[in-house]
Amino acid sequence: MKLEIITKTENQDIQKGIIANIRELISYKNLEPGDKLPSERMLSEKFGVSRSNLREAIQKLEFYGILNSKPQSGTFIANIGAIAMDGMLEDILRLEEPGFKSLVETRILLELKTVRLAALRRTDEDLKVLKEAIDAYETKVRAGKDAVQEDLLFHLAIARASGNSSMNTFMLIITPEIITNFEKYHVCDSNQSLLGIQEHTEIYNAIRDQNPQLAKEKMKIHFKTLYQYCYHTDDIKID
Amino acid sequence: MKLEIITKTENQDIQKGIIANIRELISYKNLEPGDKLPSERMLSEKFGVSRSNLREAIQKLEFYGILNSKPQSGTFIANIGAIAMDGMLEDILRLEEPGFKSLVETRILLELKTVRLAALRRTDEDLKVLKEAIDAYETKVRAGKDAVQEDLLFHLAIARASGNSSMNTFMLIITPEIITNFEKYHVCDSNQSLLGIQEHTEIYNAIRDQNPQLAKEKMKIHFKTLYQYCYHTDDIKID
DNA sequence: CAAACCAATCTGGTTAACCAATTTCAGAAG
DNA sequence: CTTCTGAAATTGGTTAACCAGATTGGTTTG
Repeated sequence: MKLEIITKTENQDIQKGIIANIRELISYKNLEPGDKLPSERMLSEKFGVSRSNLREAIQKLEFYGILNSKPQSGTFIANIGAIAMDGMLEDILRLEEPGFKSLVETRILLELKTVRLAALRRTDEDLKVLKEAIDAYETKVRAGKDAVQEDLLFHLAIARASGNSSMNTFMLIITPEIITNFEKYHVCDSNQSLLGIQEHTEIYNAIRDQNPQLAKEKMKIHFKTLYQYCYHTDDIKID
Repeated sequence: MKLEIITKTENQDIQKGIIANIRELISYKNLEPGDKLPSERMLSEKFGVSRSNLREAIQKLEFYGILNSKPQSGTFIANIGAIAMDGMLEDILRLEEPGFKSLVETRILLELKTVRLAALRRTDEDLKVLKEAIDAYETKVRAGKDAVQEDLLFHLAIARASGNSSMNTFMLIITPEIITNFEKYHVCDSNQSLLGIQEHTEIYNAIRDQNPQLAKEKMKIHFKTLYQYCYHTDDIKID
């Protein structure tokens, strides 16, 4: 267990090292957008790492849109300019794993928007899925069972109905961590869950009636009680 | 060029196919959190795909927190419950590439929050970086040069100062696409850029003075002019 | 009978060999 | 001298072999 964690962070460290090396290389050689990076074999030898490690790092930078590799041709620098790229690389290198507080903060931010967009854009199909999610949640709660998952599914369904792929993706990214932390800290007891039924229904109704302002209001309320339970305080500003 | 694109989307398609297969397997075998998936070799044979393709798919699901693979042991189902997992898998399978509109929408959402948090939490170090970014932007614009990159760097610096890793990451993810699209559609002309100097400075001052409300207001103004130029309309609601 | 042990086996991860498409450039053709 | 050609070298991607650690099941031992 301990060992596994060590090797994983170790692995991340060498990946960051590789990215730092690539950054240096680009800066040193004054590589510009469209220029080709040296081949993977050459770089892996130069940096003293395995080709697969190097490939992973390149793929990460590809994910962030900084590099761009073409089969049988080479890895190229994306068309975003040297200055922006250097800034991004610095950020990527300094980024750390988000804590629970960051996650919740981001989740609230996203959901106050997705619920608004969902009210504006929801299709009848979206509405059907939302209803199913809400029913599954209610059934589970009334049976006295834990319904964290069903809760999250309802919220994910809202994200889907928002019609914004980016926000949907971001919600998906933070959801598992949220679930894990909620279960770890036993955030939702049964009273809270029962209250949740009503709140969910009100949110659903607002989306159904295509009333974005009301939907946002109801979501605020939903999060406020959650916050109160979670932190035993209500001094956290939501806006 | 054409071929490359085809193979890339093709590659994504088989990855989605694999994920769909995994989903079916989990459902069919009623696998629960903590259960072990069959070995990679077995699955690759069963699905009729190469092991490397399968590994990529697994890594993607690991990114979304659904799976969890331990070296020399196996790939395990994360602790998020069957129902939530199935819903997430469905979302992952249906997700499409975000369009420009989604990106801008999400960017505005994120930035109206990061600028507020930055005003609340910025350190002196953050302030220094922000000042440098703003100066670089001004220098470039006054020289009559394109300054899209410097613009974005200022905004990324705000995200960093917000102290929220999630939002910082998300900004990094959408930034390259934004840059590409801005340059493609020639969003920023020189008049716009000159106006941007003042707007940036006002945002900076609000952050420096730790006035979150004002910072948000100034950011709104910044985006409004951007929107007007971008879409030749001002009927888009920002809130 | 239960606990300790050990070797055979299975695991994800890593490395090296291979592939097909691309690029390059010497040299032939005009 | 320029242009075309085609074979060799180079490229990222893919496959197969290999590795070290974990698991497992039977055997031994107290």
